[in-house]
Amino acid sequence: MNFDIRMAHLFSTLDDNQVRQVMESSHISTLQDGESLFETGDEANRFFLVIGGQVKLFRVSSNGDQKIIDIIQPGNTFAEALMFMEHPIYPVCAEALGPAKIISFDSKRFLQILSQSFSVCFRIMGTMSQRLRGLIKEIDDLTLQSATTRMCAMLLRRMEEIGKPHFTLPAAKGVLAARLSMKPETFSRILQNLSSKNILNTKGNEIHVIDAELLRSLAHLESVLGLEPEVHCALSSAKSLHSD
Amino acid sequence: MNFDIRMAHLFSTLDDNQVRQVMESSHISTLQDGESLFETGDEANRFFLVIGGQVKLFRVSSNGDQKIIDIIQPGNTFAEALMFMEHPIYPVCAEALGPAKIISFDSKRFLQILSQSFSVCFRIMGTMSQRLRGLIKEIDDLTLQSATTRMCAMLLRRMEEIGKPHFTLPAAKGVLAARLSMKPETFSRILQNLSSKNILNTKGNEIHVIDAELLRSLAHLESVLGLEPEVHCALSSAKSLHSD
DNA sequence: TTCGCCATTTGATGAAAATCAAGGCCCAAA
DNA sequence: TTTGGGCCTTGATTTTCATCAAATGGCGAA
Repeated sequence: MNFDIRMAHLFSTLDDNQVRQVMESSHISTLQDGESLFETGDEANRFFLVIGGQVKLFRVSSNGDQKIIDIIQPGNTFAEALMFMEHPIYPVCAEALGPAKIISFDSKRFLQILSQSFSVCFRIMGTMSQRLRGLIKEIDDLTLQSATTRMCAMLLRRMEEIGKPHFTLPAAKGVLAARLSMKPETFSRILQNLSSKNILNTKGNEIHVIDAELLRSLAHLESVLGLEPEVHCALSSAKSLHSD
Repeated sequence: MNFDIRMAHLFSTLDDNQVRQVMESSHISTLQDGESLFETGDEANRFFLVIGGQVKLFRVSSNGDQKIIDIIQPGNTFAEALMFMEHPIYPVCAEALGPAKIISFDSKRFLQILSQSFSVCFRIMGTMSQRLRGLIKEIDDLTLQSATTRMCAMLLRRMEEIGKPHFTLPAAKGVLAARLSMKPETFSRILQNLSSKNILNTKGNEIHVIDAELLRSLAHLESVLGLEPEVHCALSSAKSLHSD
C-alpha cells in the first residue's frame, strides 16, 4: 500500500521517519455499505483516515432515528480529537456509506509522535479549531433556520462546490434528509416546492438550479430580514413558499 | 490582583516563569450586566478567562433572537481555540450575564509559550476535545429531542449537580429558554405542565423535584455518556462530548 | 407607598414539520 | 418478463411550538 498519508492535512508536516512510525500502528480496512466501524460508547483508542468512499458519523435516538453529524470524505481524518481524553469513548457511531476504504491508527502511538513535534501539534489544534467552528455553524443552522433554509443552503454549497448550476446530490435523499435534520417526506416536499416555484428542476438525484439568486435569498433569509425594502419581494416569495 | 490563573485547567501546567510571561499580555476587565466583550465577526486576537460572574456566548438572528451556545462559569477559559486559525474571527458574541470579571490574554503571546511546552499543548488539545464533545452533545439535544425532553434533561443535570431534589435555576428563565432553544412562553408552559403532573413544584426560580424517575424517563436519557468519571469542568453547565 | 418597568404567565391562534398511510418508481433477481 | 423490495413521493391528519396579545406579579426608584 503506497498511499501517502501526508495527503491528509493532519499528517502533512510529518517527515519520512515519522510517517513510518505512524504507519507501523496502522491498519487498512475495506468496508461494505452500512458496515459499522465503531459505535457510540466504544472505547476510542484508534482514529481514522478515509481513503475511499464515505463514512457517516451519526447518533441514534431512542426511537431509532439517526441524526447524521457529518459525512467524512476521502482524505479526511476523524475521531482524532478523542486521543486527548483520559478515558476516550466514541460519542458517535460510524459506518460506511457505500463501500469504503479506511486506515486506522493507534492513538497512543500517535501521541508519542505528537510529543516530538510542535508543528504537528499546531496542525492538529488548527484542525480541531476548524471543527469547532463547523459545529457552531451547525448549531446555528439547526436552531436559527427552517427546514427550507437548511435545504437551500445545502443546495447552494453543493452548487458552488461543483461550479455549475447542474449537479448531482452527494448522497441518497434519505441520507441528506437525516443530515439536514428532517424527515424524508419533508425533504421531498421542499424540493417539490422549490421546483414548483421554478427555482430549480429535479430529475432523480440531478438538480438544475434555475434561479440561484432566489435560492440564495431563501438560504440567507435571516440576514436579509432586517435589510432594504427591495429585498422584500424576494422575502415575500420566500414566505409564500409553503403557504400555497 | 493575586488571582492565580493556574486555577484554570488550561494554565495548570505552566511554571512560574511562563505564568509571568502570560500575565504580561493580560488585561483584567470588569463588566456590567449585558456589557459586550466581543461580537460575531470581530477579529479574534485575544482569549478569555472568567474569574467572576458569568459570560454568555450566543449567536443572533436578524429578528433579534439569541441562541445561547454556552454560559461560561468562573474558572473557565473561552475563545482559546481560535488562536490556531489564520485569520481568527469570533464565531459568536460574548457578553456578561450579570456583573462579571474577566481576564483577557494575547493569543500570539500565548502561542509562543505553547511552542515551548508540550504539556500545555496537550492540555489545550484536551480542552478543545471536550468542547467538541460538548458541541456534539448539543447538536444531539437540538435535533433528537423535543422541547420537553431538553427541559427535563436540563433539570436533571442541575439536580445532580446540586445533589438535592430542591434547587434554584442557574439563571433567569428567559435566559434558560434561549439556552434550550425555545421561547420563554414555551419554557413557562412546559414547567407548568410538569408541575400539574406532580413531577415537580416550582416557586419563582426554586424547583423541587418530586418524581425524579419520571423526570428521567421523560428526558429519554440514553446513558450513552453516562459513564464519564473525568474532569467534568463541573462549573460549566452541561456539555461535553465529541469526536469528529 | 405608588408608579412603572421588567420578566413571567396565560390564552388563542397559526404555521411548520412529523406522523400515518398509501401509492408509484426503479432496478435487480428469479 | 415478472416479481419484489428499497426508496421516494403524495395526501391527510396531528403534534409541537412560535406568534400575537393580554394579564399578572415582583421589585426598585421616586
